[in-house]
Amino acid sequence: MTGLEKTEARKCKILESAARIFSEKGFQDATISEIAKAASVSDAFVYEYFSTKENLLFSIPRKHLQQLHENLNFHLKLIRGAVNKLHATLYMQLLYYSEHPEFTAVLLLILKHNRKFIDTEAHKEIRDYLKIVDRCISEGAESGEIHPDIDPYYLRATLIGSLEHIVINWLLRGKPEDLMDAFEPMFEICLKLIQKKPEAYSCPLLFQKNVQ
Amino acid sequence: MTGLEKTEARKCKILESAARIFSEKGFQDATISEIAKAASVSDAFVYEYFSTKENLLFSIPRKHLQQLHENLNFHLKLIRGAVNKLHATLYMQLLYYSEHPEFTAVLLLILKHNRKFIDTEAHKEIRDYLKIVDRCISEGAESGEIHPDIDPYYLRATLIGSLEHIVINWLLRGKPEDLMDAFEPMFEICLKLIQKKPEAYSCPLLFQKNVQ
Amino acid sequence: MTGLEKTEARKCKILESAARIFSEKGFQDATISEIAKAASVSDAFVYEYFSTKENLLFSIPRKHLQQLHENLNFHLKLIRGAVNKLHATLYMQLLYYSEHPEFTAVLLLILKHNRKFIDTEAHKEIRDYLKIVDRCISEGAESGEIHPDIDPYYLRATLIGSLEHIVINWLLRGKPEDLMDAFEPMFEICLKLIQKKPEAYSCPLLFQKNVQ
Amino acid sequence: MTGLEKTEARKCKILESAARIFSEKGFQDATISEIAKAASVSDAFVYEYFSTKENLLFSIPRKHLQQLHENLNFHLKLIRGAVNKLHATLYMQLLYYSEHPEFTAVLLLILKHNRKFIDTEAHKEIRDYLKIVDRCISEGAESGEIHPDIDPYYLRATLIGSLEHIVINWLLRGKPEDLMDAFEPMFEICLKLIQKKPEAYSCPLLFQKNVQ
DNA sequence: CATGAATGAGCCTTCATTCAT
DNA sequence: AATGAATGAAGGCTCATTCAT
Repeated sequence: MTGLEKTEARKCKILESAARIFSEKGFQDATISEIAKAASVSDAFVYEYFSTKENLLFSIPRKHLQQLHENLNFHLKLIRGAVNKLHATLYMQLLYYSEHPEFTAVLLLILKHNRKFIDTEAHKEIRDYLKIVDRCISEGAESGEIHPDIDPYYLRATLIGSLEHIVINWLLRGKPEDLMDAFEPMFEICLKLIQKKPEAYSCPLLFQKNVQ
Repeated sequence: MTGLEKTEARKCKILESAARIFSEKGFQDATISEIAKAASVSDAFVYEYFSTKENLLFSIPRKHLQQLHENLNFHLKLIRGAVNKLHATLYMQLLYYSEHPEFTAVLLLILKHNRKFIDTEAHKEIRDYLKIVDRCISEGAESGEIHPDIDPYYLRATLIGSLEHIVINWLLRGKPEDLMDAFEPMFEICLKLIQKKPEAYSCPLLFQKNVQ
Repeated sequence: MTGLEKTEARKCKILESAARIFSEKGFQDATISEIAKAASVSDAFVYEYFSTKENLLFSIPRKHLQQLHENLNFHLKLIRGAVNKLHATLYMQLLYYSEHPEFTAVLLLILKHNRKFIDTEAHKEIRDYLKIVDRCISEGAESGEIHPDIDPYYLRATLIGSLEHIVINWLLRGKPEDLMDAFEPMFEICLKLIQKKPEAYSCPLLFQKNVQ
Repeated sequence: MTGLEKTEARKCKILESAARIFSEKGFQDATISEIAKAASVSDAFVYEYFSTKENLLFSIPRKHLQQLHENLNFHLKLIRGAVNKLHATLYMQLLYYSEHPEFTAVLLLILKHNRKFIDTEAHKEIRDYLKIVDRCISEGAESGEIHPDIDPYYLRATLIGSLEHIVINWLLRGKPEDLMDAFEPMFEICLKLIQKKPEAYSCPLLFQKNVQ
């Protein structure tokens, strides 16, 4: 491992430790010392990469958002149909959340309600990510898969809002035990929003169980 | 004004000041001194009623939830039809939020994501409040207004999740300027979830624009 | 002792402890903890009266300058003759320094060379104090006691500069052991500056511009 | 440029950067990193030549004092008369200060009031430098140019004290804009101290304007 | 010779909380 | 009942300094 790689690995470890400890204790109750110790570095070393404690917090999402973004861009190319794309998008998002509960807790329990975070570069990346959902919706509206009367802004709000609501319940109350169990019933409800008419499905949804 | 009333008024004033200041600065950045000064009482007096700063925070929702609860109980008796009741419930909730933005910010930006708050009596009141929604849903399912295939738990998650998502956007980003503008488009989407079939409406929705 | 008096006494004690410790260790090497301990108060109590460590430092001179100022104003009324007043002024200043070596060290070793201190209210008081010297000089020039050709600004600079030079030597090198021993020889030299002694001039000074 | 010369040049550059930054920010607020960066060397390299930050500070005067010393020794040989020598000495000192304001600020605002500096080799060089003034004074006393009643120690204190007082005012308050403007009025005052009798001048002052 | 990387040590400052009055 | 006074406890952050390479 070269010096650069080692350095990068340590930076990454700090971010992981920070995510874990922030997710457990919240921002204020977590201490830099604790995070540094968990990452096996000195307190001062944390400040080599992150100018302040808050900056450390705000730096947690970047890598995750990039990864999620890349995954999505890759898979969406393979999928045809707006609803299918929407399905895949939400599925991957939920899957990513379920596989990274600490990042998810930081994102949904701490960052999303932080007034300063909104003005951050990291928040811009979140908004960019949401544009993927927007594109699916507008594509669906154009193709006729999604009923054109539905206001796309509020449709997105409903999709994201309900998904996050479920994830937050999972984080805080442990229900459902396996987050992915929530996907199907949730998306089924979303489908009712989207579907123009039941008989209109030109291509069956992947997750539909009984299509005839 | 009796001594008791005066005392009660001061307690109330502390809670209002706390709500305002917590909503502006967040829990950690707000100080007891600041809240006490805003309520025109001494720091020490705050501790007469609230054992800790956190207890003060957790005490904010009670009065609001009771009021909202009472309002709802009163109005729901006058309304017939599960969907109408649901409509009224969500409308009143949104109205209450829009009229009490400071309480709303405390509730949705601070309390709802606080792990300790969940074990609180105040949180139980929130869950009780949600039972009203649940009852509407089950009533609708039984009466046939709501499609029986819809999972009631996820339906509620979608309704509450999307509503709160919109409210949080309003709090953090000021969109829409008037929160109530969001109600109709949001509920219209919810209706699509609920409606069994358009022709099935035995009794028309109060707010449906084009009923034939 | 009333509460107010006790409070004032503690504030005073903090200032004395600060003067002592700052004078021994310098500003940066002194710690608030040390000063608080020396004054038998908690660290936090120091901040009740002094917003920052620097503010504490800058607050040290006030009381001393007021006292010196009052003393001077009182005595100068009793004294006639500009040179006598000048003598008294410098004598009292030196005496005050010799009796308050810790304040003197703070003033002459720390504050006088601090760029921020110059913009302070306390520094204004120092300048006010110097005006007393200026008034003596101008009075002497008018009355004829002081040779009118002498530039008053540079005369003051010489008087104050030499006095402070001696005091600093006393502070840093302990010479002379008793600071007041320095007064007479120093003032004798100053007298040579001041004295017109018209009759003594057997021949005019080279630099005198207008003789006779 | 040989390796040695290059090394020496870098050392010199560090000292210059240190003088500049110490003079601007004071000792404590300046950082080694900042100085190293200004000198285009690494932090660690500073420690090749200067064992500690304080040692770096104390190393600043050496070169300057040597240069001033050499200049003086060279010129004083050419000058006859104790008062003329004194004049030249003070003039050159002030000139050097005016041409090296950063060094001057370090010397007069930081070092001269530092208790540790007194025990330094560098401080010894300052005292050696002052011996030149002492020699001028004793020469003047012997030759009769300076009144023998004047205490030489306090005469020197007055000369140096007033000169430094003026320089410090120039550094801190920018008055006078051109430091050398202060020389003539200041020295004129000093002459009044020194002159035994006008007719005693065996040799005329260099800068006498109108001698007859 | 030169330095990038790493850190130990320590201080100012803040406040929630207490308690004598 | 009400509070002014007082503080214990804690944490973010900074750098001078070191050392492996």
